Amino acid sequence: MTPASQAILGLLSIVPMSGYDLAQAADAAVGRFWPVSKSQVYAELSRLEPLGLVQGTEIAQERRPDKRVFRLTERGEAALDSWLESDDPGAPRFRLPFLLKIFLGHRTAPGRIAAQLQEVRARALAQAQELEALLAVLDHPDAAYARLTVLFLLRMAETTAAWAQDARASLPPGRISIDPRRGSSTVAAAMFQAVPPRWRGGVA
Amino acid sequence: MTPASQAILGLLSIVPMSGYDLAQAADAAVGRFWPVSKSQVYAELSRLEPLGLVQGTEIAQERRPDKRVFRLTERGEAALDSWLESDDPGAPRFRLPFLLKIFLGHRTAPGRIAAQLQEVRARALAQAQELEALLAVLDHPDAAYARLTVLFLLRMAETTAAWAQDARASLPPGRISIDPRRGSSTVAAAMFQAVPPRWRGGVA
DNA sequence: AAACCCATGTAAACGGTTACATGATTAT
DNA sequence: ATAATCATGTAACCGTTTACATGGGTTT
Repeated sequence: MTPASQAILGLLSIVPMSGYDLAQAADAAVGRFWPVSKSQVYAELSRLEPLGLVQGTEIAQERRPDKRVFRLTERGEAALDSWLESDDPGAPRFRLPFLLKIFLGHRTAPGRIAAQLQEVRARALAQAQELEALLAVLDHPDAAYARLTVLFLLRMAETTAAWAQDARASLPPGRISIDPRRGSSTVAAAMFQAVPPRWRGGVA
Repeated sequence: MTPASQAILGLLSIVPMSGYDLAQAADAAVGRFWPVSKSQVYAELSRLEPLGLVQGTEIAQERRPDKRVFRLTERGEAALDSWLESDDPGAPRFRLPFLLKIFLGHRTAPGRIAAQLQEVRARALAQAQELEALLAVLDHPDAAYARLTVLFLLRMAETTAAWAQDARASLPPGRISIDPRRGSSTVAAAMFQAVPPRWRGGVA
């Protein structure tokens, strides 16, 4: 059970689909917090089928290329449910390039940092709008759980926008001096030592 | 310039360090939003040195194994700054297992979802506490930018906790029926079609 | 005496992305 | 005419993780 197969089995548990449809559904429905690429979908399906977790049925079409529609087998359902039912939320993985840039803010002119924060805010606000539109569309009892995930992302986007604004307002007025090129790197070293190790684990 | 090298060059721009110290500094300072493993540190260093971006100097030690302390070269500083100064915040990458579980909530008894949300909330709160302690420690003008990143993570943790609470309160009372095993998967299909494609891009 | 810290790496596997390839049909 | 859609895949590469390996010194 790789991360990609969890998503694929999960989506197939909602509706049987072809690889092509799966790739699109993954992108649309879970791509924001669980990316699955097209190639991976096909690769996973040809791995999962001999394992007996999914089963494809060839569907002949006239005006479209034939396709193979995959459904979960009983073993597939069992595998999915056994993962879903563990109470471990799993370790979230993040990679936020803009945070690294901020962290290294001492190297850049304060004006640039402000500009970057503004860009972060702009993108977060744009995304929040998108997500709000989505929320409206998902106003159906059957979409209750999907709506919760969108709501989570919306709150994150809003929080990001608010943080960027506050951060921009609290920016130090000039360059700070931890750059070793301008002396006193002892304080900088203290910055690392201050931070306790064993910092790993999830944000969420 | 791989993601890992950006982090490594950035950390070396603060203080020259050995690979060993780098690995720990990476973990402590940026590991939450920019994971870099120990092996990767050593691999990157031996890749970056022949490129002329960093330069190691052997330091003999008596009571400890000898070590090689790496510092940025001028070309290394240039490479780092050219990345830092682009206004593109970069595409954030997420993988949040618990959100996929929520998304697939229809397969699980509502009670279990509630339990999982509570676990999510508990972890988020625990992390928020850790981060608050860190914030206190980083109360020094030289750590202004580091503090901003911690503040971001803190807000995220708080928002996560709040969302989990709200979500738990708004959970549908019984199983919802989009499971194809109990009919009416047409509504489920609509869930996907409703979500517009081209959903990719960053949350932040 | 055992466990951990310092210090440096190697090897193998893994998960994932990007680009490439093909070809019919339908919409602009 | 051109572009996009439907449909399925392959190949190569990339970045990352995990486990293994070694060995002296320090702390408990």
